[in-house]
Amino acid sequence: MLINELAKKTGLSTHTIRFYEKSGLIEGKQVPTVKSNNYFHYDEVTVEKLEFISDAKSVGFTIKEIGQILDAWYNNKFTKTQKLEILDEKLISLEQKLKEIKEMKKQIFQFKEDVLNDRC
Amino acid sequence: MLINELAKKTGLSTHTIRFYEKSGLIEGKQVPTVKSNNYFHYDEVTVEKLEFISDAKSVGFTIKEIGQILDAWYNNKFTKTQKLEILDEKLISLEQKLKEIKEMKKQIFQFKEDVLNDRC
DNA sequence: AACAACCTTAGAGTATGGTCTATGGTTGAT
DNA sequence: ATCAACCATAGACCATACTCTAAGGTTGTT
Repeated sequence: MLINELAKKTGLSTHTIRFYEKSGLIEGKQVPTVKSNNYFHYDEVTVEKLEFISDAKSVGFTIKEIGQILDAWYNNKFTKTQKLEILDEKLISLEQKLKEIKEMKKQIFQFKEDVLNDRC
Repeated sequence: MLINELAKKTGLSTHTIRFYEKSGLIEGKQVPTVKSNNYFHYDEVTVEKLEFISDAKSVGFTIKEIGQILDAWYNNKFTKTQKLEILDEKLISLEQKLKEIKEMKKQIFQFKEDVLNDRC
């Protein structure tokens, strides 16, 4: 599929998709048999990747981190062991985030208490 | 205390503290009895606020959101009811973040499975 | 008095993650 | 053939959240 269809499928703008492509998160392919244009073609894996990127962004991963995860998942840059290491690292950082959010919930409950009891 | 001491106590730079002050998150006071300088003085509540700001930033709240929370907690801009509304809203967004992070953990566990079984 | 070590404001510069515009070429239906 | 609707690249522009520099004033110790 071409970039417009990809945009429609993922809900991202073509601008954003191109930005992710330039950032190395996804990759389209030019079909060498067609010489009259230089259009990039994208597959279903790219759709999956873009969906993952959106999710990963909302949990606070940076573009760089997301790149690492995608490379660890769908690329041969790394050995199996390296891939597992990267993924485990991200799992640890997610655990950390969970902890921080739970702390923040407690903190805000405390603020509510303070408000209710006119302590501020 | 003056800004330098505040910086040491909180681990933030004076630049960052001034940035937060300009952004309306904290507020120092100039002592009117002293006319020879225009130094700002900060109290313990400001230390607490800055610690909260650091925590709130790491769970992904923006400066604007943090401002709202601090105003809901320690300010008379809002009625009690409004304050509780704001805080509840933030609790909901924290719940959402928790959910997203748990989903992401599952996703990454799946990636690990894929790597282990050479499915990518 | 002089010096380091503070303080202030104003504004420039940086990194991240987009978002948009300009320019020019391609495709497909009429 | 022409016209809307696509495609590509390059680069300008934007918001957020800092981070740093410049210029000038104050304080406290020697």
